Amino acid sequence: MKRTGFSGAECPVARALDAIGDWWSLLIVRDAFDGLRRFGDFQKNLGIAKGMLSTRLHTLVELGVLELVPASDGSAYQEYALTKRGRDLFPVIVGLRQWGEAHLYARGEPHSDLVDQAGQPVGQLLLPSRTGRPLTWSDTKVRKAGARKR
Amino acid sequence: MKRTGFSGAECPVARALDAIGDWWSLLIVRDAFDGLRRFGDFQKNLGIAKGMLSTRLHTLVELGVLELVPASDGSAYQEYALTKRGRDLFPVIVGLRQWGEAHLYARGEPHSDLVDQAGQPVGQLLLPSRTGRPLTWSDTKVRKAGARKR
DNA sequence: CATTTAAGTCCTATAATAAGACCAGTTGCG
DNA sequence: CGCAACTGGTCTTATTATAGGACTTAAATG
Repeated sequence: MKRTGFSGAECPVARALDAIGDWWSLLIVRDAFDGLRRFGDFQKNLGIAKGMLSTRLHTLVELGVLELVPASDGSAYQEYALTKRGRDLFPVIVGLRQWGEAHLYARGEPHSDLVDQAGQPVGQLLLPSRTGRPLTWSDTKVRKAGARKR
Repeated sequence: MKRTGFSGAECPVARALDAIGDWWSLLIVRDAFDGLRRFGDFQKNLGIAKGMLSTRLHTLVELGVLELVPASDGSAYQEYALTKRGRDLFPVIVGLRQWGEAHLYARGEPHSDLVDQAGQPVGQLLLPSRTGRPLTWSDTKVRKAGARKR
């Protein structure tokens, strides 16, 4: 029996996890954001079994998250690059990063940082209301599908 | 051989996925944000095997993402509630939601929506610079651990 | 040109998840 | 109050997902 699927879910969170929620996918996306492009680079950086990596890369290409492009150094090889759809996963990756930074390191324990081009730390992810006011989880609720504008 | 672990990673994304990246965890967190609290509610809503749910709930409690509290209706049962640490996963869930909404539904296909208390749609997640300027993925880079302030 | 590297494919073993039987405690109703 | 239904699990087995590594072909390198 396959793992339970959520590809038909009305909840976008569930659909997203159905698409990219299996082990390795988001780590690959993270590496792609970090600039990795070659099969071997992903494989070495992640320490992942090559068969698994191959399967995952194929899935991400089919999903339109990654695309195969000619190697940037002019060789005969191909590389994997994030598509627009893949780059739109940036807030997900940043969300995971900021949660991890806040909660999974001891005080003073070193971890990588996300910085802007000037090397300055970035701010915290923010969910604005329609008018720009910052919202927290308690300011929001999920409206089920079918409860559209009345 | 167990699934590759990233609990010692210097990358917060990898640590976060190590903690909450296995199948079911984020779906449970999503449901907790939606207000589910009872074992049976999670189980019925997710269609998950009870043994699996039990395992996941235990792990999330040990991680400090959920806590066990007396049932809110005064019965002898207990409920699962998000902790502060759990609620800090809100941007991750919203990131997944917004990516899913943007990329995984056909035009006009119904899905649930995140709205503010007035029922208005919320804006898009935003990563500000230190000074408040909105950043995109191309405005940022990851600085490896050990490359701290010079 | 020979050797090394790169990008996989493919197979087997182990771990993770699905499915469901079973059990003890609690609740609600007649 | 007794009993049926509900609740919150525990536990076992079967199937799928991931780990590990051998092997192959093409390309790059010295």
